[in-house]
Amino acid sequence: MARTQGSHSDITGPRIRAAAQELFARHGFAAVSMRQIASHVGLQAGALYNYTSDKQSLLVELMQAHMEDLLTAWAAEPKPGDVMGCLEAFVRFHIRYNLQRSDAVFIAYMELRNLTPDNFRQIEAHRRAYEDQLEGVLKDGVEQGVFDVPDTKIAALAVIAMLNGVLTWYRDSGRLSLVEVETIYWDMVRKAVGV
Amino acid sequence: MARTQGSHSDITGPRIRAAAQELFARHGFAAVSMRQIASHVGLQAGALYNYTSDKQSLLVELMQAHMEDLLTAWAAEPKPGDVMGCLEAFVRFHIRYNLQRSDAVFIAYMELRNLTPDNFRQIEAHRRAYEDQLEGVLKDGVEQGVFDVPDTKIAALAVIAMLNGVLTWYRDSGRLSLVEVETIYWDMVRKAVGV
DNA sequence: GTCTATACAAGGATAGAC
DNA sequence: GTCTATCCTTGTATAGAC
Repeated sequence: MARTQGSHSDITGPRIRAAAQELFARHGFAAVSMRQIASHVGLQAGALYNYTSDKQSLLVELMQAHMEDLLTAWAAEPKPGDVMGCLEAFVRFHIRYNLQRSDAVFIAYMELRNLTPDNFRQIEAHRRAYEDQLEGVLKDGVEQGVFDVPDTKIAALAVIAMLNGVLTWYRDSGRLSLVEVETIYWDMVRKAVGV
Repeated sequence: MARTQGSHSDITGPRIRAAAQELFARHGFAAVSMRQIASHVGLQAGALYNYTSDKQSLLVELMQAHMEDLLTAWAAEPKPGDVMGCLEAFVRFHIRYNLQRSDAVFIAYMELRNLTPDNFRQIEAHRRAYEDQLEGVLKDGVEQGVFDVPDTKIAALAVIAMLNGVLTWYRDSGRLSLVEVETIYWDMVRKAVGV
């Protein structure tokens, strides 16, 4: 007899988060029901509550995991000794990393308003920490006379916003390869903050 | 010409759209109920249906009106004869116009996925027409040797994405005036696409 | 751990009185 | 044009059987 019931806790949890991530990214947190998520995993809605206390937790856990992964990955990225090389590393890393996890990135940027105040502050702190990484590079470059920006904070936000725009149009099957895209954006960023 | 008792159709319609715009921008389309909108206007939910056939229509009408206003306003904007001046005009116009109508802009960018396919195509066409305005300027500049961008389409998208980023952090009460912000972004854009 | 069943609230939308 | 009342669906979350 087919085993329709039984213990699958070790794989069901990740599958639920994966389904939630995909659905939240595609339709938006508020537009996705617990029943939809359960259906994607082949469960009944009630079973989800063995893995999450509520829908909000599902969202915040996805966002938290994404932000922590992002910061960890950037920390592990090899960085050249010069600021120009660091900036290039950031640009290429950001595009590559975010395109590889577009669902998580979409959620992290679009669903902030669906977080409770406490959760919002937590995610916001992570986001700021990431922005600070880029701003640090810009500050160093300005000090060394390699970069010329009137306001490093705004420049950092502007660069990240520009890079995030890639998410809205890039397709794997498109006319440009990932590296070509990286290079085009790096060209613009380099000139935008250059002397 | 006597109105029927309690007739307010001439002002109620706009008030409903204004309330919907504010609520959709703040909480997201899917998270806002018809009862909430009605309550903001001082009506019962059922009364809304004298002004809109359904919730989706409310959304698409807001987005359509915004996109058409945006294109009309840019068309009416005075433009210098040189491409560099045109690009500056676009940057300053875009920042100024979008900050003045941040609710409408937020909705136009965040709620695309809540449109039915037909409505999506319609709004998407407007958005592309606006992007084409900027790309036209960039193309002219490249032809004249004033700008140097490897791909005018991507450059246009990158510039707009960068400028839209202002919406996420600008506050009227902040340390920078609108004109200062315009100038900072114009400086970066000018350099990013310059020779 | 998952199921079925269900409690209970909230949603979109309509009908008919005024 | 708006209200009240209501229909019907869908939503989150829980309880208890297996």
